[in-house]
Amino acid sequence: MNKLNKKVEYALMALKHFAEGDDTTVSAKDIAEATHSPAEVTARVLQTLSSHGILKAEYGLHGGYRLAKDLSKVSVYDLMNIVDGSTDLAKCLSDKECDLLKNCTIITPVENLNKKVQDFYKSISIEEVFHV
Amino acid sequence: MNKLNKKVEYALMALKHFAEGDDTTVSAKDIAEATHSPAEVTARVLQTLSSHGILKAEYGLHGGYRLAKDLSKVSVYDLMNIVDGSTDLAKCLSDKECDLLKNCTIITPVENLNKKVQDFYKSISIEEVFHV
DNA sequence: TGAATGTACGACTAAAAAGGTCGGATTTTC
DNA sequence: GAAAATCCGACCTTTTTAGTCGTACATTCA
Repeated sequence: MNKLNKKVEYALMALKHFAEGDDTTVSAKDIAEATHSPAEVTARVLQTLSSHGILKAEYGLHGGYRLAKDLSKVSVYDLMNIVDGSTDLAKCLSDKECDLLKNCTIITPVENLNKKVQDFYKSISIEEVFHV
Repeated sequence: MNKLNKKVEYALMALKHFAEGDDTTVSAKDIAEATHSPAEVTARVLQTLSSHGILKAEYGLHGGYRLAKDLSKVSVYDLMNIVDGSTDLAKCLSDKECDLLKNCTIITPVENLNKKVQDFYKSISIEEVFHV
């Protein structure tokens, strides 16, 4: 429970690589090698980050990615949602499907806690995570 | 990712039941029925809560559980750790086993984020979750 | 123009975690 | 001693996660 998934970890490693390098384009393959991550998965994560404006993709022979957004403007909440799709504490909060239906006694408390957690994740930027 | 697991949900429902009732002992079976949760799993969760001092177990014919601790003194962090065993964001933080070993580029950032998250969960009491 | 390089996307398989069940032992009260 | 309840370990099923494969498309450059 409560674990980061691999895609988010790969995304963090990739972003760290970009943040620490000079502003040259880096291919998905190079990122995968530098971060010791599976190439295919890394490629997908980078594509997702690119489609959401965190990275900028450049085609062609010497193509690749580069940072497109200031990491102080990207929150942990943003990253999780972009890479993983959801940060909700329970499925019922997004899917509206719950086994308990009307019988659930804790929907309000869970919504309450969920909001607190999301606000918390929104308050932390990726830059802040890197610079301790 | 980032989902509460069922055991924690069952624990929350059980605690809510105790918090809202009068201070009589309630059997695991009754709790399971009241919360529409699987009896066996509920029984285990209650046992765990009992062994950690959140509930008090009473044996015998009319035995069961009752609250043993003020819920304003129990944090979400406590509950997650008691019921689920860990709140760490990554396995490597507790198990010391990591596929990347020395090659991990984000161990420090992850530790950093992990501490923030845990402090956050420590700052929220169960009572606070119930009373919006 | 076509070969090289890289992005983009869907389908599939394997591994891991979560959720739940079964059976039985122990403890206490009546 | 019987009944009611807590306690504990092992097992199975389902779901989620992680990773791979194959293929199509876009762009650059010789």
